[in-house]
Amino acid sequence: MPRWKPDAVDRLQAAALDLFDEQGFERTTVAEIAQRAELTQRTFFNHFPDKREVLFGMSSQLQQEIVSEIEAADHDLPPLDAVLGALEVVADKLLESRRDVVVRRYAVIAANPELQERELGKNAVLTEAIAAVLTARGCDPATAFLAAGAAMLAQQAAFQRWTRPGETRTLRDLLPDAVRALRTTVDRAS
Amino acid sequence: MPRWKPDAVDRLQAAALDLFDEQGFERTTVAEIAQRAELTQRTFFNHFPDKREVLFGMSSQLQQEIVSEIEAADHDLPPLDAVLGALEVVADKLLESRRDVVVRRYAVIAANPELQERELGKNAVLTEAIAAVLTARGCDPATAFLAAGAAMLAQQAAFQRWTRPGETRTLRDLLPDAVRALRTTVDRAS
DNA sequence: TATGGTGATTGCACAAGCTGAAATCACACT
DNA sequence: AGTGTGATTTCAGCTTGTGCAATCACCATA
Repeated sequence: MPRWKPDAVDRLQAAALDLFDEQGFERTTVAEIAQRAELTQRTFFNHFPDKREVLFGMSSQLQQEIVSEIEAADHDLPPLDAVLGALEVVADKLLESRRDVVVRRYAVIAANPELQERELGKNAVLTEAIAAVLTARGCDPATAFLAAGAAMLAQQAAFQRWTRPGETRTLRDLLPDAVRALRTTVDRAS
Repeated sequence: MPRWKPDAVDRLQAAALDLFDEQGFERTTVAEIAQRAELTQRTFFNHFPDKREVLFGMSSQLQQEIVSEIEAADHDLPPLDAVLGALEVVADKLLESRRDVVVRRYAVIAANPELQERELGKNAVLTEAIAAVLTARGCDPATAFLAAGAAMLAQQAAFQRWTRPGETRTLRDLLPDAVRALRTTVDRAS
């Protein structure tokens, strides 16, 4: 008999998502999450630096994949295309298959300002990471930041569509449409 | 003799900015801020819903001005131009004159992840507000979101330049350059 | 001048988030 | 058998944030 039940982190993440979904983020205490996972509050904080972070276990992996994908891309591609290609691959590889969990998680985040701020923070870090890779590829920093930001903006627009109930297209297919719409909007100005 | 010294909010904001600047956000307690402003911790929380918010007194006014400016803009302007025009006016009216304070505040925010998240949250709320005004002007919601996001992206790029030491141009003048760079980046993709 | 309402401030008690330090003890390795 | 590792736990404590009741100068009105 093992000393402890395995997969403590997974149990905490699952318990947290369930509880946030059932009763909301604010009405759920860390002690409650730990209890449902058959652990203590202190153990929760051994695995996650704060209460919000339990919902963002995926984002580090996501960022790694995207960065790798950009690094592997053809060096002649314009920066925005390199980023968009990476986002498409990752959408297929990591998001599309787990659509229900992703949507459920997104609903929880959308219901709470604190979680939205954390999500924005993760997106900002990802944007900076993307810009850094582009800069390493020879892009000048200002252009790299704009390309990364534009790609993330299109991604956000596509994601919003993708999470709408009744939407049947894949995230990967929605992204190019969002990019076209962005280009149209930007070109129509000035 | 008045019962209390006047301008409690101003004193709290000033004390907070000074302390955050001197010793960092995390190392500063709310009790400390209140003490320097000759008030109590409880009074701090009467004026600000949380510790971070003391740095963001300006953002509500900023948002109001931008929204008003867009509402007042010519209805025939493309959405992005309407937003950019508003950002330029507000840059001149509210930011350029207080450049030193703005830069100091920005340095404090840049030094702390919690504050960055709050800043991102404020920007997101502003983006949504802009998109809402554009939608009210007849724009479809998806386009409104992209126009608002693109304008904020350019604004961010221009702001980063503006806060660089040695930069002499005004924020208003830097914005069109950022927009041109964004357009170039977006157009270069396929 | 008297009177009573207003409202910013305060003290107190308490929930919840988060942390450092020390103790526990199955498991693996020797 | 003996020892070290490391995930977990307990505990004590600090900080953030909130609800509630009390204070008391100021002000409008009689």
